[in-house]
Amino acid sequence: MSDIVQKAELQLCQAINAAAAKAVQAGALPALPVGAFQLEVPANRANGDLSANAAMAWARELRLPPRKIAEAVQTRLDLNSTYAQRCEVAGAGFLNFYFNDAFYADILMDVRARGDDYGRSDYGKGQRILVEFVSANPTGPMHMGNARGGALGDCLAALLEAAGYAVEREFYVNDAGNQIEKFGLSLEIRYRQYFGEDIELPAECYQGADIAEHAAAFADIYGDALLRADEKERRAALVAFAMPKNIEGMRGNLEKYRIEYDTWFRESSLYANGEVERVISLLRESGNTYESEGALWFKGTDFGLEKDFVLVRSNGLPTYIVPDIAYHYNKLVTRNYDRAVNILGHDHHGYTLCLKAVLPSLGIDVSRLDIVLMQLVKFVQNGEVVRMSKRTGKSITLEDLLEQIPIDALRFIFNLREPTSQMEFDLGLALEQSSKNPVYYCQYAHARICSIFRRFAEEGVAMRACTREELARLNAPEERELIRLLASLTGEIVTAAQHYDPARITRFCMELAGLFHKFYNACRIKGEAEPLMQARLNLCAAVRDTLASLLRMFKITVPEQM
RNA sequence: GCGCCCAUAGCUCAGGUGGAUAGAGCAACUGCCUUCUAAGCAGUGGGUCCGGGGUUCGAGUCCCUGUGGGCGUGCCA
Repeated sequence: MSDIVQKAELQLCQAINAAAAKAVQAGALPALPVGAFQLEVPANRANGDLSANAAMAWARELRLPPRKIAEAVQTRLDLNSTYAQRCEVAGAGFLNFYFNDAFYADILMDVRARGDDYGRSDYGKGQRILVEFVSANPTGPMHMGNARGGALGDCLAALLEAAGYAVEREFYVNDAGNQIEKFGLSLEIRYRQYFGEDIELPAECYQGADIAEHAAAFADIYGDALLRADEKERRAALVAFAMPKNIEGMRGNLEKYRIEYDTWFRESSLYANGEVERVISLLRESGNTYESEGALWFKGTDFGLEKDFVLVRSNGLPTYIVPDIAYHYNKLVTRNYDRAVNILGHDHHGYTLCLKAVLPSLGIDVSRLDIVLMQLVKFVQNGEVVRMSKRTGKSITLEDLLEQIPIDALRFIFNLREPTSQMEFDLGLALEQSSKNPVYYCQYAHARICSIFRRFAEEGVAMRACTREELARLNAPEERELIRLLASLTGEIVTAAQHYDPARITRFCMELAGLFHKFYNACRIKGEAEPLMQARLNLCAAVRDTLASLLRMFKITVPEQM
């Protein structure tokens, strides 16, 4: 919470409790109430700036009508050392408080004093969080379905940092297991086809053109020597050739998307360092596994799952979930992050239940793993749903998307809705009507403010610091609303972090820009008396800097001119 | 069949641990630029919060139930 807002709420709670105590002494209340109550911002401004439901909360306990309790408290309130100028009893028994001038002035001074730091807090107390996102398979180019996860994961990481966590970003590279076998097989067949062999590419193989391109590139460099090599060796050589190119390609695309990872974690390293074997033996030791039909099963039903599931197949190979278990063991035990946050498509929810069911058997507290199940995006163009199929290779790649649509717009739009809500992305709209994009609305507000300062600079007028009394002159409704919104930022960042929901911040930006535009149309700056003009310039600077720091936090550009 | 998520204005969506007259953006219509950026602002119209029960001072929000969508439910990942 912002220091000022927090202080204001604390003061009012104390004032209410003190008034209640006085009411008891005076015999207006039968006993000192102990029930908890809340202070909240009313939906309707006519009901004050902060509203307390104490009287309703105490009604049952005191066996009195809420309204009567409210009046007993209200008449005994001492607001002298608070940020409230008055309190009214309204509705069913709400105590509605109205902020005084000092509140508005102090908020603005706080915003100006803290600059880019405003809104940030130490709520997370430096806890170490590992945010894993995208983690696309290195068997081909990323498709546009990865776009939401990228924007969400990166902005969520930034949000958690702003809320005081020590965050690292990680990409999990699935460079082992079955899909790599399939990748090798696909490359091999394309390679043999390249030299004229008449063989079909099986349906279960990767059908994309990129596979054939890799095979051809390999052949152009190394020739047909591999045709005579052992099958296993041939596939390994092709994978060793193609996969690093794919990984570099992903890294490059993600950089264009302004995403940089602290770590690219290899699945293969879990086999190499023995952690895959280690978790299997730990799970055996836990007593929560059994053998059946030659396979090793985990007793999922003992942990609330519908059915048991296989850990090690009868052919001796672990299923996909085992390296993932090892990976989370690595995150939470080996590397000992306080918390792991994964962004996954909602179609993985069955898998996440399995993963969470297993962790306690490794001595890991499940609450340390949070999985954000993001709904998949439905891409629409010309009124038709654009299908994404990696197998047929006909999907739009992430690279195409990044080239067609401005990065600012992508990063903003994908964070406009909460992760769990299904969203529709109209490609045509994003392309043709990009000027109507909400991100421009925010950027425009910033550019507008910069323009104001440029004009003043041309006339030799510079902004100066204002006194509390001068800032208190900002009492137009539009000004007060703007300042109240600024006041709520710190709390909003904490709430957004708690919900893993960066959309709260993009919407905050929209609201801040909107309130600024309203202020701009309602209030003049130039031509006003010097103190008021300066106070308004301070307000403009506060909005400008807050908008800029939030957009920068999400790695969205902040133009000074549009 | 079973499990998870969802249903709010014509469209896309907000509505922290239950609070006062349910909001915003698009779209439609009407106004506002000789004065700080009109990528803006002001205003108008627009609702059975999917249906039905229940919990209580009070339900879009919580519980049950029905309907309609999305997804999952492989010794695939």
